[in-house]
Amino acid sequence: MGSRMRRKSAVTALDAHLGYWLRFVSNQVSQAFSRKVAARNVSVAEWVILRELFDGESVVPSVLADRMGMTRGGISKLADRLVAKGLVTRTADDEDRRYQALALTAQGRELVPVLARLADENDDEFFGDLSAADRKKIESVMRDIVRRRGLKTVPVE
Amino acid sequence: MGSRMRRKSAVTALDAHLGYWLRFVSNQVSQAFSRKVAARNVSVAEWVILRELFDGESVVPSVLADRMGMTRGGISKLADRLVAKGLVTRTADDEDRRYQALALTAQGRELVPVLARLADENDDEFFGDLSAADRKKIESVMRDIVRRRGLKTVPVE
DNA sequence: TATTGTTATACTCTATAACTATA
DNA sequence: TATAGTTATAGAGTATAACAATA
Repeated sequence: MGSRMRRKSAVTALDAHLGYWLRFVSNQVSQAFSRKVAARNVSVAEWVILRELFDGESVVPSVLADRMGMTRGGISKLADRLVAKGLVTRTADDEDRRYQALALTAQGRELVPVLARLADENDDEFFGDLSAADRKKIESVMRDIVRRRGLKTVPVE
Repeated sequence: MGSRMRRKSAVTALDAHLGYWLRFVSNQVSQAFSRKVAARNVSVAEWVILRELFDGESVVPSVLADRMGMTRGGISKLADRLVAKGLVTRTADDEDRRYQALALTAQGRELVPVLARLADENDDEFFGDLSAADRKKIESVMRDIVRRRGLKTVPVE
């Protein structure tokens, strides 16, 4: 933790921090992606939920909140919007009616591959020119940081 | 029912995108930093303005907007808050009174090194364990992406 | 007319906490 | 009492556009 040597100047430049560069690039990536999915009337966080629901039959909000690093309140609002758009359904569990499982509608299921392609295109726009080794290196470093710190928050792609 | 068929090859996993990992880590870094500076009653965007003002005598809002990739309206709101906190002053240019130069107050100037220290600590928490080579590699890749795409800010320095 | 900065509006995301329905 | 989910409120950040003052 403290093994990193630090310069003696009292006020480090903004761009001397790796966090500055990550935020800079990742904000651009997210905003570009946001503009793409907006054409389908979906927000980035909504996309993440849709994608999570695509793999399993259904997912319970509290599990989704854990997985996405959001609060249950946040998931609840997102779910409201997705239900209103006809992309997601809520179904109370028969054995314990506190659990309101979320699942994709047919319309939602059809939309996911379309959005997934936009995600692919967006990532390619920013990182397509990197060498495979560079991409792998960066992903590996990020995974390590996540693992080491036990992070579990938001991927807003 | 035929539409139930999953074409998994068409739908990339969320975590297969580099943008996902950058966002994931960079959100954590920003949120951690946000909690640190909140103790000084400053937001992250406010910190960036304060740091930008620290180097020069004064900076005009439109230049700041360009440099930070924000709109003039956004800068205006931030400037309001900083002025209200006694950290920044507005001064109309004598030769062209449309220009309302922003500058640090004495209090603002004293605060910057304190915040800079928090920024150093935060970056160190997340990236301090990386090898110098890895840090350099990642910074270099990010700079290239910014340069290649002509993204907004002027990486100072 | 063009530019600088301000103001108004709206939406997304985050955070906290009070509230309900169920167990 | 504990848990799952909802609702309310607040704030930051972003985006667009109308607007006033100045040039």
